[in-house]
Amino acid sequence: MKHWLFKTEPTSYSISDLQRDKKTLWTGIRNYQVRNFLRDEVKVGDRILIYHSSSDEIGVVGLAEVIKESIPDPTAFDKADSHFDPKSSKEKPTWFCCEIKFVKKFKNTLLLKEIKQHQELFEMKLLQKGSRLSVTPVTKSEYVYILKLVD
DNA sequence: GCCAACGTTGGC
DNA sequence: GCCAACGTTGGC
Repeated sequence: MKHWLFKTEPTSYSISDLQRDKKTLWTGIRNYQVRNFLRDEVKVGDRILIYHSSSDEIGVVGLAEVIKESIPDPTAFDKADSHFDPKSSKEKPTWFCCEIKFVKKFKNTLLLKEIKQHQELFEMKLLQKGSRLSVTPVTKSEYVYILKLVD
């Protein structure tokens, strides 16, 4: 089982939206590195830290779990969708997504500025200079440590 | 709103 | 294949 951090802007889709929906397709990824993660490495049962970016409270807000892996991203085939990509076909899809289910919303957001204060988390991909990927792998020890912090 | 750090595009 | 111009991300 792997662990991941998924970024989202809460104004477009928040942990509360996921809690309400119970599950959702994580679509709209248009970055090749992240595409490769979603196509090849994100597996059913993997645990996900949900992260709110560009908001009042920047940080990890809750947990989710992968329930379907490596799905061709349907928004790439939808002309009406802002993520439509004419180069992606159903026979040979360019973009992939996964389905995730809500697991937990933390009582308090683990703020980015708090994450930065823990030496155990210094190596997180999230904190690497220039790292802008909206899906990043998280090590098991980082994951366990974060869960301990939000207890 | 600013801007650093990328990623993508397209002319050559 | 190079690289300038442009677009995007995301913290501050």
